[in-house]
Amino acid sequence: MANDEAAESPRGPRRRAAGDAEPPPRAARRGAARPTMRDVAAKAGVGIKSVSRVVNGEYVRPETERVIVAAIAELGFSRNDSAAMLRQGLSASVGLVLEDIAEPFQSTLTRAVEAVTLANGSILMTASSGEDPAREHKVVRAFSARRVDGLIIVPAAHSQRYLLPDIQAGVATVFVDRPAHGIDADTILADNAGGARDGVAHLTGFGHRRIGFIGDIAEIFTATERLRGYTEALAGAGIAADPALVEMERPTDDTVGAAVARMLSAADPPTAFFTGNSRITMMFLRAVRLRGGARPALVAFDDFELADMLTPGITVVAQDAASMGRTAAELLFRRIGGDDGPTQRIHLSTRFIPRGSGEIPP
Amino acid sequence: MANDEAAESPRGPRRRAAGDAEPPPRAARRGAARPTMRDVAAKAGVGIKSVSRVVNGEYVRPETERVIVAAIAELGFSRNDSAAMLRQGLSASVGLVLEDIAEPFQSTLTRAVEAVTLANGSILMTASSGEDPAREHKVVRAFSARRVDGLIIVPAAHSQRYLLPDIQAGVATVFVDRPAHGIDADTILADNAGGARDGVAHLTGFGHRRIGFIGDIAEIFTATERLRGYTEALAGAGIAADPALVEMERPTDDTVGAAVARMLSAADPPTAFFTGNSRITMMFLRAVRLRGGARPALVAFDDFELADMLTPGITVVAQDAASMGRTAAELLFRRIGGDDGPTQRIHLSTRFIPRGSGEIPP
DNA sequence: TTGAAAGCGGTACCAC
DNA sequence: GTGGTACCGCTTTCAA
Repeated sequence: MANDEAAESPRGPRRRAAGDAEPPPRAARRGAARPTMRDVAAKAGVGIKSVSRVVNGEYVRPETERVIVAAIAELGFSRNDSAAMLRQGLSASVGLVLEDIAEPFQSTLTRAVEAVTLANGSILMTASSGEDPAREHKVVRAFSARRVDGLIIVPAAHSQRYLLPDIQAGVATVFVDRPAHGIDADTILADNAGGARDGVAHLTGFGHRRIGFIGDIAEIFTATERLRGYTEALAGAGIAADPALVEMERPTDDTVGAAVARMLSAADPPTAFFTGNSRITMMFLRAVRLRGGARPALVAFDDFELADMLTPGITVVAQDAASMGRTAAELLFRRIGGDDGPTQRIHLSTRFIPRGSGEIPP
Repeated sequence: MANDEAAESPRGPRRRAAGDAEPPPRAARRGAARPTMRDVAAKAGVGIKSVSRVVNGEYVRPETERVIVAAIAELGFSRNDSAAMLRQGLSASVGLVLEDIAEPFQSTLTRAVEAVTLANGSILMTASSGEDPAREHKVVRAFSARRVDGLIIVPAAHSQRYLLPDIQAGVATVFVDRPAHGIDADTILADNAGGARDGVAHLTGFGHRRIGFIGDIAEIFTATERLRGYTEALAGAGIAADPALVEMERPTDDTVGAAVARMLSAADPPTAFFTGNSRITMMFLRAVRLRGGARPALVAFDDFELADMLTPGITVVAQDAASMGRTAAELLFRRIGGDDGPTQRIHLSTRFIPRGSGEIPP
């Protein structure tokens, strides 16, 4: 009965009670402060818990419900989920840390993760590390401080030990594309070595004996794995590896161009190339074009749009970014759901797609 | 003094006090419940507020600080930001709603938004609507319920009126790439009509009089605007528009292929084409390639990787996704910071890049 | 069925 | 300098 009158907010002035002078740095636009369950309860003349019940679809007397629903509509109330989750001790959100979300492989992976996340009723937070360990650490800390239920990470090349406390505290964590360093955790990887081996074997099968390899820096797991596949394929064909045919630098148009020029103008030039990822492939194509002359055979790791439209089409070892993202996210939610089975390391196979560039004879 | 002993958590059993039987659907892995400031305060034998001070870098006596820092380290405490933000009435997070994050234009835009967001100390949440209004509405509601400080939206084609309550409640909102329907809000757009006009004028300048236009469905703002530019350019060159040369369907390889075939096999076939976005351009290129024969001239809206590597290179009207994202995010944070100036509609100019395909004579 | 009160994990205000 | 206490907005417990 105490609530029959005083339909307006029963509380005293909220927010900024004192020193109302200058606008605060943030939250200045905050128009009429958002109505809360208390406001709704007051307006409806019921207890706050009944409002909560209605909002959560629990049972209340139909009549009471009517009044509350009306008050909710009138006030334009919408529950503050963050408050609810705080009380419940969960966040219904997961964080995704990539190296660069604008990179086709990773944005495709993101879409898949996003789909699974939303399907599980969670929200996805994303951040790019730019291959910078400090930045990775920083964004992971930010996610962790928000108490995300889980993390999916494309780790930069260094230790992920800083994650131990979080993992121990129950934050599900899955690594994608590259394994974590220094900790044991679920990991989804492409079959980098196998894919590269197949690709290079394809070239040796066509009779190539001198094959240039252009990869990324050795610190990057995938780069090293793909180099391993290359080396194994050569060994399998009884070809001695020649260090002069291997380039493992941070790729730029300049470094790739220089490497290509160096190899091709050597005494015993390669008749074919294997490029370590799509970014490198782009640079390689530009370099070869600029150079002119006959184009060497090429097999590239990573498929890319228009690979089939070039002349010749580019033969690739394709990895399935979407299924990598999906697999990672599904495993993550299984963990979040309570699956505490042994750590998994899942390898996704690659797909070899001949399109012409890899079928050029020596 | 009351706190000297009882160094362990002073509270009784937390969480799941009753019915401890089956694991809850979520939060099951939650190992040792995360330590709180209370735990730290207890262990350090100080008041909770002092812990808060240390965590927030405020001044406390060096000696006290030492003890607290030690306790924090020992317990592995990390502040629950969500709780802090709840109290402070803000969330330091913004939501980004796209149509498809895997699309190059949008993933590049995302990277820019992400960079600005992180620079402003906020977290970015992302979700794709898949061009589905219901889905868009749903994810926006989810973001809004989390009390994001702001929203950046690539709106699907329908009304965004549902956002009015949120905007009025102070959620900063910026639309990108397409304007919102039914509400007045900040909007960042490319100069779609102008860019298309320039592109088509380039073709008429080379003497083309029959130019095919392949766009997306008319419901999509950018599609209609680009068609407008096409029409204006024709008018400017004194060329009568021919409806038979305009295709505005939901693009698939089939529809685009059919349109191209239809136009090219007509009595008076086009000698040039203008394609409305990069996805369509890909389909167009595939269609023309399949068809064989001489390739008509082409100017495409949207730049794309390898456009310069095709033969001939593809002449494009490029829009700057990164600067669109940056501009949108910067405006958003200005709004969040309190800027309540009049609604802005910013047009970003496009850049015309001739590469060969647009310079083929009729 | 309903609601008062005690939390969730922090921060703000204000005495001590 | 430090700590008590009210409070952010919601859920949970439990008595009425």
